[in-house]
Amino acid sequence: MYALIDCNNFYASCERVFNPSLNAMPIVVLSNNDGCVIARSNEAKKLGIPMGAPAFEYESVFRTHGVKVFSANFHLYGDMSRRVMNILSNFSPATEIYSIDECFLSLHGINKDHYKYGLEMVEKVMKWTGIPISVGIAPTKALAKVANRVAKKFPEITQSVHVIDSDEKRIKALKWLPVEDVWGIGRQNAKKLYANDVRKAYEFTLLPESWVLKQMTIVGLRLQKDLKGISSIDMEYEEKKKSISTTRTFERDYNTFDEVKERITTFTSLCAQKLRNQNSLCNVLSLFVETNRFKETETYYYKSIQLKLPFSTSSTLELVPFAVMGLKHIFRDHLHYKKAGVTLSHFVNADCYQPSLFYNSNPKHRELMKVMDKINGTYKSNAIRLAGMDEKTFKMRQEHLSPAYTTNINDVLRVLID
DNA sequence: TCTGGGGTCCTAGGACCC
DNA sequence: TCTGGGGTCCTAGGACCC
Repeated sequence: MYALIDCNNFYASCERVFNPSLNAMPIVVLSNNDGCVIARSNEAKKLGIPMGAPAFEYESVFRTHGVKVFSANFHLYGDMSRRVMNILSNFSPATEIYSIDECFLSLHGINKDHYKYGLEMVEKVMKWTGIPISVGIAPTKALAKVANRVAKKFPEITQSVHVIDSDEKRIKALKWLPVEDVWGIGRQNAKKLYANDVRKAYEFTLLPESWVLKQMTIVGLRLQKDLKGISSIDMEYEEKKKSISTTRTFERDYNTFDEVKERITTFTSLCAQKLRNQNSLCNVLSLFVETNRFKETETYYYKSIQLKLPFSTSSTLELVPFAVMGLKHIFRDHLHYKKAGVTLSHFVNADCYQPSLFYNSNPKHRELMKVMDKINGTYKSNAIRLAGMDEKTFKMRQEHLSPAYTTNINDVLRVLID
């Protein structure tokens, strides 16, 4: 059996933990630059505010209904996520952190009443963190996802825990769930399925395997088997990322090479820092620039470039010049840039990799970066940075930012004093 | 005026090998 | 008239996730 634990309205719930006056109030959390809605409390969902709604289009809705609006506070959410995951890891030796607010547990070998075990999770996470969760338990990962939907949709009946442990329960849940809400069925697949009169998850499980394989590739077939109760999607335990990106929409148009170069320098530096944090080196650096895709009066420009590095490295000092070189290739004058990003990929282990015969990363950089990361981590992030980086790393609009209650010492002290 | 960010996996087709 | 067969590796782009 597998359990899928999902935090309810996670970002909104995080804001509530430290500000109980928000309970029962509609809350939305906005993306970077306060651009669009990325999380909503149940009350906000009831007002008809959709996921991804541009904030400026809904300002009057926010005002008339007294919606509490927050800028995304990823320091807070990341820290709360760590706490929740820590608690859940005590319920099984095999856990897969699937996203910031979701976690699979393998319940293999755990001979307890599954429903009661799920209730224990809900109670403990609530008591220790204040975050409400829903738990779905079933013989496969995809069915655990389905069970979680049931638990979340009917909290009064299920007490936020639902177990699928018989074929009757499996079929009942699948006949209830619209096929487009199945984990792994996106817009394109839903379109194909609708064209074949498949509306519910259950009807999808009845389709011939050959059709599913042809129309939805091996991914679709694995999913179908999983929903039939034949476990075909495995747990994934690898904790290291295979690619690391930093991309941002700018708070205004950037028009000169030097302005964009500063952003690329900063993004590369942030990526490199994350790369060192997981003890990897990268072999490929790619970047892109983009103009405003919503502006119909101007021609849209998007260009990316991928650089194969002559050696494996995680040194900011070595990566930035490559990134700037790449930017020179894709930058066009007289355009108004609105977005850019850097991605590092093709990683190897920093402690065990094949060096190149002719060129290699400067070995002194490894120690230098270690010291730099330590100082930036202990004192003030970006206390030590490249001269090509602006002092203000994130030039974002964040007009509704809550305090970093758990990770910023000044904010922590303020909470304690309050 | 204003529209996010960060990931993973799979496949077709090209380039190459003998 | 007729032009082989069997592979591997890589990558861009698409589809999906939260």
